[in-house]
Amino acid sequence: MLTPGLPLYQAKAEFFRTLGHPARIRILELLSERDHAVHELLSEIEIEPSNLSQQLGVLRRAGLVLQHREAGEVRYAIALPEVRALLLSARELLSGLIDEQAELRAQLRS
Amino acid sequence: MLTPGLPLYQAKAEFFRTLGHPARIRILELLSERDHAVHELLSEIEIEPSNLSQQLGVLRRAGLVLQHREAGEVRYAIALPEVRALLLSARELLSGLIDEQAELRAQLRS
DNA sequence: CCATAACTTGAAGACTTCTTCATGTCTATA
DNA sequence: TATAGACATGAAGAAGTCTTCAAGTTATGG
Repeated sequence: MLTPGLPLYQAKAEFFRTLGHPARIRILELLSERDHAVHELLSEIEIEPSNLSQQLGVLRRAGLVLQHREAGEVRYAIALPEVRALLLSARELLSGLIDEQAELRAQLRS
Repeated sequence: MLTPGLPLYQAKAEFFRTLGHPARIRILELLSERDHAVHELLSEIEIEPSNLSQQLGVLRRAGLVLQHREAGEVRYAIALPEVRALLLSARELLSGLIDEQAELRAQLRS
């Protein structure tokens, strides 16, 4: 929700917690490729419809995605282009972590 | 901890949850400037010593920070340079969100 | 060797977040 | 205007996370 007047580091933490769910990550990744209707997301993500709605609600309230109705379906889109960059950043950090852990394991073996 | 064999989107979610705490964000921000001893972090962050230790433990187990003992104090350092880039990415997204919300509020007023 | 400073740890209760269920809304179409 | 399809919502129990407390390490100085 990005409550105004909050210290920045607290807003950041809140924001990261919003990303801290596997379904929400998948939603954002799918949406950063292109817009999707809810039933399209549903066929890509293994999750119950009501659960998907809940997670979409979290992303919507956080201001990360936008919803609109079109031809009898509800479509979702990324609200900000920066989301893509952030997910990329995260991917790079993750592979850094994996390398680091591989090194640690190698050191343990030797 | 970055459990191996986990789907990538789940590892990502886990990773973002690790960042989803105000104290942990502050720790990473301070450490991405320079190494700090625990008592130095303690004087910058308003938090109980045992709580700080807990949060440092979370970051350590996630492989984001490194610990070492030196001259009677315990010092922490960022484990990966990518952390800095990610925090920057997050900052930009956050300011994008703030702008977006300001626009929404402006539209509501008019 | 004892005391102290600097940290860490495990455990427990308070608090949040998740998932699911039942129900509700909205829209197109027969 | 009834019906069905496509989503959303509120509530509730289960599961996870936070903070703090008491107790434990580890090294250093007296």
